[in-house]
Amino acid sequence: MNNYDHKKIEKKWQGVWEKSKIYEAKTGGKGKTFYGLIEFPYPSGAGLHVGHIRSNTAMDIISRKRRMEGYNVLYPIGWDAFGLPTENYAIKMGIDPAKITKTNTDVFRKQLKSVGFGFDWSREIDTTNPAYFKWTQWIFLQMYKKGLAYKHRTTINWCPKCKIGLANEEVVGGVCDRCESPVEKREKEQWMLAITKYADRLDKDLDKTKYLEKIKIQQRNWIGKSEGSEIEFPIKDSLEKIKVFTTRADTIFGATYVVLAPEHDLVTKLKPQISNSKEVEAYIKAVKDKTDIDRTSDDKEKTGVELKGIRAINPANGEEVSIWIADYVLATYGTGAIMAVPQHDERDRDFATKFNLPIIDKPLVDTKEITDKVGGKIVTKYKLRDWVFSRQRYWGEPIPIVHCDRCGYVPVPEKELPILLPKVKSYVPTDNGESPLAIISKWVNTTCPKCKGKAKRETDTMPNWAGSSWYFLRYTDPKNKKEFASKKALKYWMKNGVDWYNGGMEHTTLHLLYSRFWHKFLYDMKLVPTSEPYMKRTSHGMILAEGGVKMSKSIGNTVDPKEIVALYGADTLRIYEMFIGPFDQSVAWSTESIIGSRRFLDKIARIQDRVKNVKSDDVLEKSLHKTIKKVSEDIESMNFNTSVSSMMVLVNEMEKSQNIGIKDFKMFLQILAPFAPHITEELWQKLGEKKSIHKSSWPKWDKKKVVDENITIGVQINGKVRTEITIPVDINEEDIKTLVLKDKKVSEWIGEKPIRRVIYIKGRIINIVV
RNA sequence: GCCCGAGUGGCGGAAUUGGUAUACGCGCACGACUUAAAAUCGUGUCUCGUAAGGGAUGUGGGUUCGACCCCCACCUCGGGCACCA
Repeated sequence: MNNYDHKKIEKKWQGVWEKSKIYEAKTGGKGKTFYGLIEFPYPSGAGLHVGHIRSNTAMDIISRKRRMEGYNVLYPIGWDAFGLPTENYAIKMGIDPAKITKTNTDVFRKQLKSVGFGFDWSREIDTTNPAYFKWTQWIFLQMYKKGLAYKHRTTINWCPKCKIGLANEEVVGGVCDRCESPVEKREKEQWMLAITKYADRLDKDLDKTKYLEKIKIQQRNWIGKSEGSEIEFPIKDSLEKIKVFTTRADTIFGATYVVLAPEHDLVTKLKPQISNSKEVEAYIKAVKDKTDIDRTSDDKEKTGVELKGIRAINPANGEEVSIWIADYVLATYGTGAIMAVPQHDERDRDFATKFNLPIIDKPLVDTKEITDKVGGKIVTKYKLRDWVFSRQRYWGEPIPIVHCDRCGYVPVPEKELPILLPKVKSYVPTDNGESPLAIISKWVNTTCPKCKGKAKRETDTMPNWAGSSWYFLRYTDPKNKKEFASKKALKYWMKNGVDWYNGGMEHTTLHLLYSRFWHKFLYDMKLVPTSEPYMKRTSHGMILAEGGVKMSKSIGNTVDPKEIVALYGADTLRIYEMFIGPFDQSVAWSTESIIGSRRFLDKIARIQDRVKNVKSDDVLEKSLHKTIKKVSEDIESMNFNTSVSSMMVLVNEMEKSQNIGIKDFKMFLQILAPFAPHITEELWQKLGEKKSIHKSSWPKWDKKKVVDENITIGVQINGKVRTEITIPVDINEEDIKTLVLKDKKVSEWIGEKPIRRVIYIKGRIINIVV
């Protein structure tokens, strides 16, 4: 079935490339640089997924093209290895997560190498390696020192069945991701990172980047910037005031009541004046106990209680309005209080209707003027909230903080980093929702770095987003022991940040935002050269199983890349995954169709035998230059599917050609090389080349050869194509008109009818209106 | 509900962004080579029609000499957010 021995060829060249280190990036030099980045994989036990290959091949193609264009290219790889599946597997099997990680990364490395990616393996990093996470901890300490890391009592998600605290990303639709029991709330002290302090810059600086528009939009929606007014509603017979936030100050004359979030501070303060405080307290407690499922349940019927005995005053007209608490007002957004305008707001209207509150229609006023008049001010608010940074888990970076009864929280001195994970017998979290580290008293008990008294280590660990928030910096200088990366290396590779970063849309609001935040912090510390980490960000679509459903182990519809590589070869797999469909869209896998990509490569290997030291047929030469142009442009816009198809067209043409010149065939091999690195290298060197094709120069298309002298265009009568005509490309409008009107078919169609108009679009179409 | 995408043959998809709709690939059918099979090559393959010709890009309307592409209304699917005032 196969014409060339892919097993032999691919193994051979992978060995040669590794020995000659052609993909290793040297820091320094005068030439231009290119830093291409893919999201480093999580080395799961399932092994490499065909989706990894799709995104890795795309950036591999871009990196290889850049190298051939004369750039010094950095295309690194590593492992985002802290994470829950590893920990859960460790719990189940009682194996050290570090051992599992080692096994898994070994498998991943081998698999990635078998596909022939041009990664610089000498820069491989692993977030679970102490030499790496030392710097993750170090960056955390710098944030702590600048007041960006703080401890805060907040509610966490608690799974009553697994008896563990869950991370937000482990809660899917209000239930535990592992056992599907409804998640409850528990209060706990948590480490937080003040990402909201950067909200404005995270929004604004998107303008500096070349991210795909949809990525910018999604980030902006998540940050949720909105301008509005803060206005105070005085409480009657009290010195207290209720500060509300509204984007519709212009509707203030329609405000007929005020609502506080149940958790609002004022509720406690005003307690002595509230006549129904028992009812109020019962409501607050009920809200607190509500699970996420209850709060977001389908009917979303509004609930709330009036604070009887107190009234607020609408500052716009001096009228008294009632005060309520209701859980449809969120404590964490705005001021935690709103003025309700049932006439203009659907939620307020629902509430007002249910509790018989007045709904009045008043004329609108100017927002700015009224805000001024009532003594309010225009403010900007964000939906973004601070980042809950602690996890009650074993398999993460220990947070380098010590708690001392006398000194409070004390950062671990930098020279004591890294704080290593102790060996434990069980990785199961404890009953009270604390990390398994909490029961290792030998590790927990320590001395306070400040007063040398007794102290305890922080037992929470960092989320898996920590290590990935700065890994791209480490690649520039992965073995540095003194700094997370030298300024020289950072400046050399990241003059504009990472030049091109491709990844999944699912990381747009978490990883992408988190790493931008860390980077901005490091920029403020003058430790990195740019305020934005990534210049360009693009995204790939998912590969679905046959039939368009998700690939999953439990359904048993996964595809193992290993088998495809064994059967058809890595080059075929790469070509197939690029040809499968538009890169940014989800596509369904089809094992049946792979053969087409293999046939394409077989054809090329066969054509090689017919290549001679002659001048190619003119038509073929033209097609070649058109294809060089098309492929060169398509790679830049990530239209890999059409570049493959245009090369297929060219190869089909070669088959029919009499003369295929060696020079032209080599140029074709060069543009195919990034897609199919093994077979092109084999054929290239068979043609007498001694240097690797991947170190050769990207071919240039000849401008004269991409235009035809004669072209065939359609001839329309009244907008319908009736025939076609072949004309010289530079024919003038008058000549083509007379030529067309002389045409037999055309005159038949026109008959006696008078010609009203003739429209000629150069090189495209001619339309005769009768 | 809001914000992004997408809807084209039996299937994956292409269309120079307003100019010959269905490139390329899979599949299927027939033929060549072969004792035979595989591989390979050739021909055909949106639809109705013997043909001339007509009809088709989710649906209905509009703009235009001309619409898969632009505008309006709607339907379906995928992704994100979701009581954010």
